Parts: sequence; structure tokens; C-alpha cells
Amino acid sequence: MKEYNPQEIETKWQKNWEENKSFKALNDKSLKKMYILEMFPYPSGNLHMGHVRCYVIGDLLARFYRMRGFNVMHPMGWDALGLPAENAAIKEGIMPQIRTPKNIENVKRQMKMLGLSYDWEREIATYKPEYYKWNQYLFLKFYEKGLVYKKRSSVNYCPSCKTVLANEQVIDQKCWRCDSIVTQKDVMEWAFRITKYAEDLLNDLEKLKGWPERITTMQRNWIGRSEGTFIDFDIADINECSECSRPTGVRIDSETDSDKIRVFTTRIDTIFGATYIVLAPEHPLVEKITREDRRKEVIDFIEKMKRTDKIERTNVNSEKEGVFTGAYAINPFTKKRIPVFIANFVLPDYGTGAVMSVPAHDQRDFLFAKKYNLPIKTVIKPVDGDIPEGEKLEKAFEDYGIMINSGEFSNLTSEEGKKILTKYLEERNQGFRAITYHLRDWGFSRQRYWGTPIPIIYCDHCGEVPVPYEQLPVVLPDNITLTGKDEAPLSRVTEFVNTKCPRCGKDAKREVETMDTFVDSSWYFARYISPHNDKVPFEKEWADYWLPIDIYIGGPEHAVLHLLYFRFFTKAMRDLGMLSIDEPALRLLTQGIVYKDGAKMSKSKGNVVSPDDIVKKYGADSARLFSLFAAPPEKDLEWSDEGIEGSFRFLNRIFNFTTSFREFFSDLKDGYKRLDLSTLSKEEAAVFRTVHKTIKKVLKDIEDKWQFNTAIAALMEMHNTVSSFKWNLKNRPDTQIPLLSFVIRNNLLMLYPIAPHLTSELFTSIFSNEDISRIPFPSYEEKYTIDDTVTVVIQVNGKLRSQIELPRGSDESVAKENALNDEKIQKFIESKEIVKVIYVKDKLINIVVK
RNA sequence: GGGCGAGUGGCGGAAUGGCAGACGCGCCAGACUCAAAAUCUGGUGAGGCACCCCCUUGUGAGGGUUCAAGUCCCUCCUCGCCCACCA
Repeated sequence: MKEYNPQEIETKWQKNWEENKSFKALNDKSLKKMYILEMFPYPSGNLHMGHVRCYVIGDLLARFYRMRGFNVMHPMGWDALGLPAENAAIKEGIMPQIRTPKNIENVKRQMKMLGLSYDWEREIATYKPEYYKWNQYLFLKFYEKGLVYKKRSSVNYCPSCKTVLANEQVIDQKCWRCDSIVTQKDVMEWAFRITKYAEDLLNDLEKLKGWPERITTMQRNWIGRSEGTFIDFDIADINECSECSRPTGVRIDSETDSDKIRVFTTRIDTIFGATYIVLAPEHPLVEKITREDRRKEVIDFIEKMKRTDKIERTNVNSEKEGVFTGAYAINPFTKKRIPVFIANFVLPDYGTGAVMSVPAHDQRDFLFAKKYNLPIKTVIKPVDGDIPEGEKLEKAFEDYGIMINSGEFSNLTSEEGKKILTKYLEERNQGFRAITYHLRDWGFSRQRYWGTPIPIIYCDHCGEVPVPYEQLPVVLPDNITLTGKDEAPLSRVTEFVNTKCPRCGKDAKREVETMDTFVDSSWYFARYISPHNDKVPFEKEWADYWLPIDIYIGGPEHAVLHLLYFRFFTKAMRDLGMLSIDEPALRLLTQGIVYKDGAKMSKSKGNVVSPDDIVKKYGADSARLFSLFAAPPEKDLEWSDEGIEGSFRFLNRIFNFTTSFREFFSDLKDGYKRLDLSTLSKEEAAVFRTVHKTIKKVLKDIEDKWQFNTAIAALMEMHNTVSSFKWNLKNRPDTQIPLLSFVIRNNLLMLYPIAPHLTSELFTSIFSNEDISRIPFPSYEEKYTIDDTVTVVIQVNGKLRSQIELPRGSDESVAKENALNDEKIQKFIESKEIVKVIYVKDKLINIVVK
């Protein structure tokens, strides 16, 4: 071959890898393992450059670690169930069962075209009954453990997708998929009791040292632990004169204790300043406590809230509004009657739907109190200072401090007060210490078709009955026409719905809702371990070998969805005895977004770059090289047509440089074995050292730093050095043939994880037919990365003025003498007083003069 | 409002507190060519100059620590992402 022809080379090697099953992960416990996983794609039909980037990063690591001697598991699969496929099916009138395999076939072709080194024997696809059977199996296991339950709840509902959404799927009150405005709806839904693991999920974030901090921080915020106190406020008799401050007890027409207002606060130390209470308009007590003369206004306000859309209601900037109910509660510490309001800013589904307001120490309460002329009472002062009386405050003082105006509790610090006041309430049965979480249980039933059927049967006699394990899978029927016009389309398939109760044998009906696709992806990483096993979801014996995932790669958009759910599943499966690990992934690499012309690539913007076009024009190796070189993996990447040209040129230079020695190939084959350092000239030795230095840098950048861009830069530098060297093989064959052989061999080996096709081709044409991926990655010797002489920089008052060559390790007196005698330095120090001289060995001398 | 990042040439981006701008793109000049493309060689932060010697200046702004700051500390500005009436 005279010219670099990527298409020819790439086709040849892809065929070779496929035939030889080169990337098979071996179930062999004597080998050290490495599990490298990229988040599996939703097979929508075509890969975009974001996918390409993710998989190329994973492939670089997989190929690298194979060369490093690891038994690498690098599998791929298809996250194929879910809404987009169903919506496409409705639009095109083609069932997802037909369309999905075609999409998968195409994406798989694209992956092979990119030379991604997957073990295709472990391929999984979630839409197949042999996969989702295990979703159902896990559902039943979780059900038995009480980790799955059915609850009535007001849920987020997308009117466009006609489905319920999890909290995590609502973004700015809009559907995460279609951006429709989400509404609220009362339904019965299946939920995972993820809150049971809230503490565990929070604490174990500590163990995730290999995760980016911003991801663990986001999870921490999402779990949202707050420590505080529940307080029960008695309601003063509504018939009592509002001027009278005498506590009169509570109404007694309720058989529960719901005639108290329970609030949650993180700042019980401010309770002496709690001068009113605010309920959510939806709070169940509102109806009961509202005084007759206030009723009309209260009802009007509630009606107004019902009409206000949720975005408006929960916008931080919207005006705080409320109305007085006419009722009073009793502050358990001051024993004073404090008015009860309802207001738009108190949300029914957060905390208890009721808050105690301390205007002096909470800015929101402060503004509300000013607006409605409510008392403001200062009860905390700064540790080292004073604070104006409540009415004179200009804004709330929200910091911790010293309690004042708090009766017998005055002079305690906020921290002490929290403990003591909570204890006080606990002793009187009026409150208790508690930890609350922002995290909600994960509602996962979806009223859609293209998902895993929930294995539950409803029987008139036996109630809710789980499908027995031996009847799994409950197969999704395909004799249905999807219209997108109804909820839970499965309810129309009578052959599916009508069944017999497994317990009593009488007629019964199946659950017609399906599972959220996030269930599929919560445990798929374990299915790769036993992808074809029909007895268990995965074999524990091999899970113990392969798990956890060593490096997990995907986009940061999954920070609180998938990455929280799969941690939860791991812990739950651990507690079921199926796994021995606490956390599913040791290290997480979140790759940045691929942009073009300053915008995220999208069809609507028309700035999509197709992997097919790129590979056709430049080849997979150039596409891979550019994806890795253009930016560090965690940063966003700007796609550049000129940039990929540059990558292509570099591979051309490698090809041309290497093949320019074609006539020596047979000599080069074993040449590197005959390398004798003592025969090298000074210049030849420099080339030799350059290779060692490069190996050192590339190893560090790939293995420790995940800075693939600088690793590639080092390889380019090495190429620049060795290609500008005046090779003279004819005159110095005994030294230069071995040296060149050494150079080319290491160059190709280092470049292999990045550009596997080209390097495989060149490598086998010179060295051997051995599979390059089985050859160890080059290693270096520290002594060859160090030069005998070093350039020492000379500064005067911190400014660079000259530099000198010194033998490595020269001591201070030598360096100083050389520096002071340096011609250029003379004019900066003459007629000046030398105050001191700083010497950093082998690096720099700084002469401080006055 | 809270949290987390990030601000470095024309662009993407390099720099364990120690030569700012590696590497690449782009651009300029030259070689090759009838010409162009490709390729190769050299140059390329800004300003200055007695122009291949140097000098000044320069990493969002302003202070500080240090012999020495893109890097550490403080104040501020801008942008991005995530969360958000969180009780």
C-alpha cells in the first residue's frame, strides 16, 4: 500500500477481530479483571457524535487495559424499551418490536465501523422477554422484601406523553422528554422504597472517591437530608375571643390527633420568635379550622391557587400571598396564641405542608410579616454583637447565634438550643427530633405500552397477587394497535388482561401498567455477567469476580436519575444476597457534551455530524483520534471540521514515516531486540530517551489522569522528534536499525488504543502477526527519562534573564558561580547589591538584587 | 437564593507555586507545481527596537502572601451547569 487508505485497513481489521473474537472477556478467576462499561444507548436509529465520544473513551481504556495485562470485560447492549420508541411507533404505525431490531442492527453496524472492541457474545437487549423477565423477577424479590409497594399519590403527569413521571423526570415543571407542562394527578402507583436507603445512599457517597465531586454533590443535594424537629402546635378554640391570650385547648371533634398542626423545622432554636403559622392551601386542616367570618376569603384564595399553574406557584420570584384563616395556634414555648395563615409559598407535598414562621430569622417570613403586619420578634443575636429589636430589623438575621428573649432558654447557643428545646418537647409529647429527606420514593409504574409488564394479578377474592416465579416472563403482547390516545393501552388486550388467579384459580385481571425504563438500566451492568443464563439474572459466583464496574463512562445528565437508581438497586440486591458489593461502580468518568458552532448538536439546529460521513471521509481512526484529542474527556468538546483534518494528517504522517522504511521492514522485525545503548551516538541516545519519556507521560496521562488529549500531544511530539531526526540506516545499520525498530514498535503500540486499525496494519507488516492487543503496553525505565544535563533558568528579581546548561544535580555553589558569571546576567546585577540567591536544583536560580 | 465548575493567543486547549501559551487548528512566508490541491520547511500573544540580539507587557478585575503566582488567600465581575418558596 502506497498511501494511507483507512477504509481498506479498517474493514480488514474489523473482520479480523470479529472472526477471532479478539475481545472476549474470559471467566477465569486466575486473571486480574477490569470491567469497563459505557452507559448503554437507547437505539434510536443512529449514533450521534456524543455517543461516539463516550464509546471511543471506553474503547481506548478497554484496549489499553488489555495491553496492561487485564482480563477486560467491555460489553454493550441496548436500552430498548420506553417512550421514544413507543411514540415513534404511534407516529409511523410500525410496532416497536419491528423497528427496534432494525435500529439496533444499524447502531451495531456503526459501532463496528468505529472499531469498538466489544465482547459481542455478551450483548443484551432490554426489550427481549429473556431480559425483562428478570425485571419482573427483581420486582417480585423486592415486593417480598417490602421494597415495592402501591401507594396513592398525587403524581406528576405529562398530558402529552400520557404518563406519570418520577420527580427526577420533571425539569422546571416540564416533562424531561417532551417539555410539556406537567400537571398533577391522583393515582395509585407502584413505587420503590428508595427512601429506605436514603441514609445508606448518602453515607456511601463517601466511598465514591473515584466519582467526580460534582456528581456526588448533586446526589447529596438530591437526597437532601435535613435534621430538625417535628413540632405539634395546638389549635386554640376557634370560638374564643381573638384578643384573649388564654390557651383554651383544642377542639375535640376529631378522633385522631390531626387537630394539631404539625410542622417541621430545622431551626427550633428560633421558636420563641415564631409569631405565626402558615399552612399550604391544600392542607387538610384548613377546612376545619377556618373561622366563619374568614371562610369566604379563604375559599376564594384556595380557588385562586387551584387555577394558578404550578410553574407560577413555585416560582421563587412570584409574590408571596396569603390570607388569615381566623384560627390561632398555641406556641408551645411562649404559650401565646399565634395566627394561622394559608399562603401560596407553602407546598402541600414538602415537609408537613405547614411551617412555623420566624420573621426575625428567615427572610421569606420577614417579608411576609411586613406585608401582613405580623409581629417580628428577635430571638437570636450574633455571638459577637447586638441585634435590633424585631420591629426595627431591616432584614432577617439568619445565622446561628445566641438565643435571647427565650425565657429560661436564653443565652444558649443555637446548637445547644436545638438539642435542649427538642428534648423539652419530646418529654411533653409535643414533638420529636427527626431527619427528613428531599428524596421521594421512586414511582415507577407507567401507563404506557412499551415497557416491562408488572407481574401482578388482581383477584376479586385474593386481592393483589404476585405472579409466581415459574410463570415468568409475563410477555408483552404484540396484538395491539397503538394510538397514543389512551392510558394503559394494555387494558385493551383482553387476552392479556384476563387470566386466572394463581392462588384460587378463579378469573382475575392482570396489572396493565408497565415499568419505567429506568428499572431496566438499574441492574443491566450485572446482566452482562451472565447474559444468557435462564435460571438467574446473574450468577453470584461471577458477579463476585467481575463487579464492581471499574470504570463507568457516560454523560453527566444521569447524575441524579440513573446513577442514583443503580446505586439503590445494588444495595437492594446486596441485601437480597445476590451481590456482595455496596456500590456498583468504583470510578465514574462523565464525558462532556459535543458541540458544533457553539450549540449542542441536534436535528432541529441542523448541526448534526454523522459518524457515517466522518468515517467514510477520514476513517474511524481519525474520528477516534479527534474525539480524544480535541478536549479533555470531562470537558465539552467543540466539533471542528478542520480539527479532524488535522487528526487525519497526523495518522498520514505516521503511515508515511513508517512505510518510508519499507525496504528495511525485514531488518526492523527483530531489530529492537539488538539495541545496544553503548553504540548510540549522542543524537541517537536523545531519540532513545525521547521514547522513554513519552512512554512515561502517556502511561500517566491515560492511567492516572484520564487526560487523553495530552497523551496524544506527547505522541505527536515524539513523532515530530523522531521524524526530524536524520536517519541514516545505510551508514549506521548496526545502531540505527535497532533504534528505529524500537522507535516504531513503541510508537505503534502506544497509538494502538487510539487508532487500532492503522497501528495493527503497520505493526503486523513489520513485527509479527500476533494480535497487537495481547502485546504488553510499552514500559519505561526511569533512568532513561532523565537527561545528563539540564537547562537551568536564571532569573533576576523573578524575571527570566538567561539560561545555562548544567550537569544534572549540580550543587548550589556551582550553579551560583555559573549564573553570576553569565554574560547576560552581568548587566542586571552590576552596581546592585545581591540580597540573596534562591536555587532550585536542576530548575532555576533567582538572584534577588536591590 | 443555594451548590458546583470555568474565565489563558484568532480558535480547541497545555502548564507537581519555578521558562505562560506544549500539542493541534487557523493564518503568514518559502519550497515543489504551468497553476491549484496535497505535501514539506520556517514563522506566528501584544507592543517596542539599533529586528534573528534584546526590552516592555501579558492568563476576567482589584488587592494580598511569596525570592517567585495562570496556579495559593481575600474582594468583585462574567459565563456555564445543577438544584431551588427545602420550612
